[in-house]
Amino acid sequence: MPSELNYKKLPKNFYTDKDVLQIAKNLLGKYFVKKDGKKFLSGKIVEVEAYDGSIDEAAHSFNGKTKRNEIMFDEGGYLYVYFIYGMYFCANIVTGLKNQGTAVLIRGIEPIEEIKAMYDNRFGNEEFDKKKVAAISNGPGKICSAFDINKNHNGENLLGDEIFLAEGDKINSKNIIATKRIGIKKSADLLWRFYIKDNPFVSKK
DNA sequence: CCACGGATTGGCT
DNA sequence: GCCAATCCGTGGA
Repeated sequence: MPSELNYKKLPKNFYTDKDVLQIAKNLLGKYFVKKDGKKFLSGKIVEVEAYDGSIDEAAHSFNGKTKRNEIMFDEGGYLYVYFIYGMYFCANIVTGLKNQGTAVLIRGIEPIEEIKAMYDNRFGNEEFDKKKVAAISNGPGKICSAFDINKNHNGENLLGDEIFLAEGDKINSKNIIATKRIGIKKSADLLWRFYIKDNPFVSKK
C-alpha cells in the first residue's frame, strides 16, 4: 500500500511528448492523487477516453477555443473540468503542445487511499456498505464526486501539489481493451476508449 | 437482468 | 431553444 510520501509525480514531458492516444493508454495504471488537508485521496486510473479537436468532432475543442474549453488549448499537464447534464463534473488531463486541443477524459478509478473519505463524498456519511464500493468511482461524474472535484479545479496545474498524477502499476498492453467511446453521437466509431481488462472500476464492458 | 426516462444547468446555435 | 464526454431509479421480463 503506497503512502503519500511514496508518490512519484509524473514529469511535464509525460503530458507533452507523445500523441494523445498513446498518453491515454499510458495513463492506465497511474495514480490520480488529490490533497485533502493532511490526507491524500488517491486511486488507480483504470479507464480513459482520448479527445482530439483537430480531427474529432466529439472533442469540446473541435470548434475552436471558447471560455469553457480554453485550458484544452494550453500545453499538456493541466486539468480540464467541465459541467455536464446540469449536475455532474468530468475531469480531463490536457495533453500535447499549446493550441493542440487534446485531452484525456478519466472515466474509471480504483480507490487506493482514503477510501472511506471518497465513499462519504459520494454517498454522505452513511454506514459503510461493502456492496457500494464498486460504485464509488466507476464513471466520470462519480470520480469528481468522490474526489470532490468541481469547476474551481478547472485549470489546475498537475505539476503542483493539490492534484497530480504519480507512477503506478505497469499495465501489459495485452490487458488494455480499446472500444468506442461512451455517450457521444459525433465521431462515435473511433476506438478511443481504453480500459484495463477485468477491472471492477471500469464503467461499462 | 436490461431498457428507458427524468433530473437540472450552462454553453452555444 | 436545444441538448450535452451522466447517473440513478423504476418497471417489466
